Amino acid sequence: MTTRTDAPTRREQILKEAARLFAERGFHGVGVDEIGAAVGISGPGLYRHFAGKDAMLAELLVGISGQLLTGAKRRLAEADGVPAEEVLDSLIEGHIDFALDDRPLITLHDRELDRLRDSDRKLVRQLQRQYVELWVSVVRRVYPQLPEPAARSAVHSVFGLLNSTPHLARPGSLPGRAGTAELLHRMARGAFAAAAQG
Amino acid sequence: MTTRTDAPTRREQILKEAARLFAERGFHGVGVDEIGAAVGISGPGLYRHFAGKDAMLAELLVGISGQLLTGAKRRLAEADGVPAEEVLDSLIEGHIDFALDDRPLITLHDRELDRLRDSDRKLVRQLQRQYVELWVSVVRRVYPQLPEPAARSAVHSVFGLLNSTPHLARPGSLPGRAGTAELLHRMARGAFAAAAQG
DNA sequence: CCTTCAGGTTAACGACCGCTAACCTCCCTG
DNA sequence: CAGGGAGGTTAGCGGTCGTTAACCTGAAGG
Repeated sequence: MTTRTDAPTRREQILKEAARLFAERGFHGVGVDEIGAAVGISGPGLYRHFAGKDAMLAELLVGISGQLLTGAKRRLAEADGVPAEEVLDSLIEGHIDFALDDRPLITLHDRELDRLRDSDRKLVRQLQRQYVELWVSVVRRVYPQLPEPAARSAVHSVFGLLNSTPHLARPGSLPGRAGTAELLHRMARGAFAAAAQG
Repeated sequence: MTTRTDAPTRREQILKEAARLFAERGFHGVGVDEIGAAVGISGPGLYRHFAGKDAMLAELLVGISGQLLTGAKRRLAEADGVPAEEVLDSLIEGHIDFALDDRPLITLHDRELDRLRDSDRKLVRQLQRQYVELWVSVVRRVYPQLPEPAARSAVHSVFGLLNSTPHLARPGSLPGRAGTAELLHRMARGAFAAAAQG
């Protein structure tokens, strides 16, 4: 875990605010002037950092997909010899951390994909597919009796479950972050177990 | 169950196509000319049927929320004396039917709410809240040991799971509609059961 | 047969929005 | 201390979009 201590660059500021605004009001619902205002500069100043509004969305979505996939691959690589159940737990934990810490990104992730240029969209979809297949392979090691199509559907559904965090009560939710994470984790495992009990 | 046999009115045609287009490309991503073209008339002709583009979205979202809530209330009313487990199964089944049969509406449901006028948004949120609370009450009858905040979170998460259908493989998905419905149902029950096992 | 009206049409307006052009101002560096 | 690039600014262009205006037409009704 490499923790950043230096101040965020202007580019990163912009990306963060753009993600928040896109998640709140949709890609087409946000103007470049608003994004600029959110970081203290005005509209066209953004073009010193990005080729255009589309480029910001592309970088966000590619970044999300890549980050998820990279994290999952790392978890899988670190888990040499550990039981499949624990690997699945690790994947779930990683996804929950991401969903809880970067809610706007999670929202964007399955909402604005169609606004991308063809090449970017293909890239993002490829990364997403790899991520899904990685989960599928682990799920099938835990539940060998689960047929592959069902396993894939189950993985998508569990993503839906874990990605529901933006709908959960905002900060100050009664269970608190740790409690929410644990609840989601239990539910995900329960959902997979039930899926396998055909 | 009242089944429609007469032809859909022009208004209904428009709403259906608008829902599809909004779900595909987002509210701001669709022009009125496209909606008109989808029903064989051109742009401004829509204004004979709706006050504006906003009105179409409002009618769609209010309709969805109302339909979900009405269906759930009916199921609850019909279930006098039956065990709580079966009532929960009935709620799950109803939600799955809706998610599988009206994917565009499910997509809109939690994606474009913020584009509504204040009054409409309040109405939709109120209907949604009633729907959630209805589920929470049933879930707590099945799992009395589950604290209310956790039950509410669990319900939201299960909605996320059930509403994942748009991400599932398009028509011709291997399990088929019946199999998908059954898989989702099992997973939802498994998720609730796991949530209660604190 | 005349009227009315529901349900279309096209033209056009005004607002907004993404983006570019042109310009300015520090700050770093040789 | 010259100068140049990084990172801003404002003005404005061109296109798109929601909406309105004005007009047309076919069918129903007295």
